[in-house]
Amino acid sequence: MDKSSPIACEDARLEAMVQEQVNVIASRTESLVTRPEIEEKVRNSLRTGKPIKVKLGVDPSAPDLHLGHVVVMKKLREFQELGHEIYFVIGDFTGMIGDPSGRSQTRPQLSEEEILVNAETYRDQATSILDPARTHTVFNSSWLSPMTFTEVIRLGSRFTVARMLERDDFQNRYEKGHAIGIHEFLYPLAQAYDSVAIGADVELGGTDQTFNLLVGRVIQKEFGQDSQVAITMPLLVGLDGVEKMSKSLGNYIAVKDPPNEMYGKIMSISDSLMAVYYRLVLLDSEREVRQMEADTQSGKLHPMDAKMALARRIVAEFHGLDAASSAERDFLRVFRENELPGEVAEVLLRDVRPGDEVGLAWLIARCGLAPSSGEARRLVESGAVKVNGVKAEFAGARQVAEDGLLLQVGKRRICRVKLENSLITRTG
RNA sequence: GGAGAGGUACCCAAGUGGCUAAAGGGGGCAGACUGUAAAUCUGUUGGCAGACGCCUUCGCUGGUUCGAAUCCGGCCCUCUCCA
Repeated sequence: MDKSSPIACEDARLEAMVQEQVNVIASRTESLVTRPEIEEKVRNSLRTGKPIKVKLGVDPSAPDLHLGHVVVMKKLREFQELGHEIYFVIGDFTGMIGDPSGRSQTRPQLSEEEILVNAETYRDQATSILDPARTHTVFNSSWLSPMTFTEVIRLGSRFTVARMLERDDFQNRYEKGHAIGIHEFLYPLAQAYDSVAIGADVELGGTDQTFNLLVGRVIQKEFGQDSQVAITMPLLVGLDGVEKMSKSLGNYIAVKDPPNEMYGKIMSISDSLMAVYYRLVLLDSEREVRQMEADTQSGKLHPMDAKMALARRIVAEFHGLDAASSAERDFLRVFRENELPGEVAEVLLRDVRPGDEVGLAWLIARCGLAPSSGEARRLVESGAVKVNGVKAEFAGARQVAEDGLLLQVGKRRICRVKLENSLITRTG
């Protein structure tokens, strides 16, 4: 830019800012459709001072945010830091209808109050990452519910069955001869219409949302809007090391998990997953992550130490530094020195009195260390159970109840039995 | 509407009158080994009971039978082809 006009100079500065923002936005994403479009939106926003509207669809069922959500949330935070605004679209409409297809038969029908509570809990958990001032919560029932059947049919006419069947979930089920309900075709359309309703500039989701996000682009265009930019984030692999982290698979680390549990869960992920967690959850730079990998390979850094650092940092992020180091101490005590953790949960049994003889298996189940006494019996038989630090041999054994009895199932399930004083409870 | 094929436990899947709480695999859980990693090996995988045992489960529902996941009737659901 030699001695050209001030406007050209202005343009160049603007363009640099655009590129800077877009680079941040594009980082760590799995896909971004399309780059020129996001550049244009950022450019506009910078020119007009109007923030970009970033949409995230949210399930209205009981929220238990886990690290997989955190990956997406952190991307949202980056948008906020760049001055943009987040819209949580709570899918309360579809939540109220439920899903009659056989898939997840027991999808609960939620009441209005439950949905409100859930949305609040969701927001609450999200605010540990996001700036509440730049976060809006809207409910899609407010525009989907008043729609007439005519309008729904019109909406349906703007998309085709062939395109619908492109979605791999549908494709798989169709090929396997599994049922697909017509209403299931309506869900992506409903979600797409959400984007129309709020005028989304960007919609974010995990890669499993790719199809839905792209439908949003098509439908917005049909309604005369600019298509949203579809950004997908990689799905975080869960504790099993294979499947995506999800509540229903039970392979998740919840944001609200207590520090010890969170720490332990992170330690149990496989070594090969560490890099991903460093990158997606902690947002370490590519250079740092590569360095870590190189060091563990060369033997300079023990993989376990790398994992401990990971666990410590993640726990610290959600529970603070003190909780993190205390969790680490407990971890080392329990698993390295084979000792009890600093605090052992106590279970109060009201209907058992000191001196009572009870079945050991029953007692274990009763304390919540096993889901049933049959399961407890099997655990005893496989040598997983310790009573007062001594390995239990017989599943059918009777156990004399006493206050402070220590029960252990494996290394992680531990409790101390608490009994009420029999003299006080015995009132005649 | 017609014809055919199906519906079995968390999932896939075998079983076509009693030996079947139901083969096999996956997944889960536990144990050994370890670094609560991975890999490997072993055990276990409906509920209750200290135990003999009792109860519940093969889409639902009646029936036949001493006895049914298995045979018969009705119903519900899914898929494929035809219309």
